[in-house]
Amino acid sequence: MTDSLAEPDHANRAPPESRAVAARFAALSHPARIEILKHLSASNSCCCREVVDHLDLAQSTVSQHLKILVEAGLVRFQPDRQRSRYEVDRAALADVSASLTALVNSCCYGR
Amino acid sequence: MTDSLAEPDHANRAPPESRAVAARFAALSHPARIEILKHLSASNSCCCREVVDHLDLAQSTVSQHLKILVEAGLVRFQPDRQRSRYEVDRAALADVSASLTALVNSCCYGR
DNA sequence: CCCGTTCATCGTCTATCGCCGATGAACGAT
DNA sequence: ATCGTTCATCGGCGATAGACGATGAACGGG
Repeated sequence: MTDSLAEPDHANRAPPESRAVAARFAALSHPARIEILKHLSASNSCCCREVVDHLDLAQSTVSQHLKILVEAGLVRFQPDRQRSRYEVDRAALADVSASLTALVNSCCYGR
Repeated sequence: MTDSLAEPDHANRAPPESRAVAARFAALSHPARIEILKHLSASNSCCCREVVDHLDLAQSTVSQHLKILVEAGLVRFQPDRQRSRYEVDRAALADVSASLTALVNSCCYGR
């Protein structure tokens, strides 16, 4: 059941590429997740609890946001004893950035 | 009532900057809107009807997506007789791209 | 003057999001 | 063995997104 980021049925009419791009932007479309990414990149510890202290959201809520980021492929997850280590997947993030740059370029140069 | 892209109350706890970034990504987080942007950039006419023919969505649905893009500042709108002309705001799109690049850089270089 | 076309908006419906508290598993320490 | 901490998951709730059809305004052409 990897349906947390599943797309609505209506979206199936769009080309797969557009769906994939949109899905990654969706992961970035919430302020809390932007904050989480910034915090993860600035910190070394990266456990769930630390993020909870930083944002004031319930632990369960933060856990869900982290799950969304992991399933979008933007954050890597590794269980570490009773903690959970989360870290930014820089390559994946750069990849999203490249997708957007490509879109901008197609808009500017016609292809 | 410019509440089409209004943010939920819960999001008010995040810094304004993160909220602004997230809002623009939200406009890009739907496959149909990605398709619309690509189509607008490849075409000259850019009226609503043309987009309706390209995607198979109802005219009212397309109109809403266009409105969202306009309110996000990514597309410019100009009424032209009984038609509506829409065109990509390349500068705004480049700006979003720059925001994402900045985020990626902060993740890679620590600030 | 009447039609056909284009478009924005409204009302409605369903599905999903985002929040929370509660719960139980896993682990470390006492 | 027991307690405290960390975490993921579940269930529920309210709000929003996204789809549609219907409607009416604006315009052009016959």
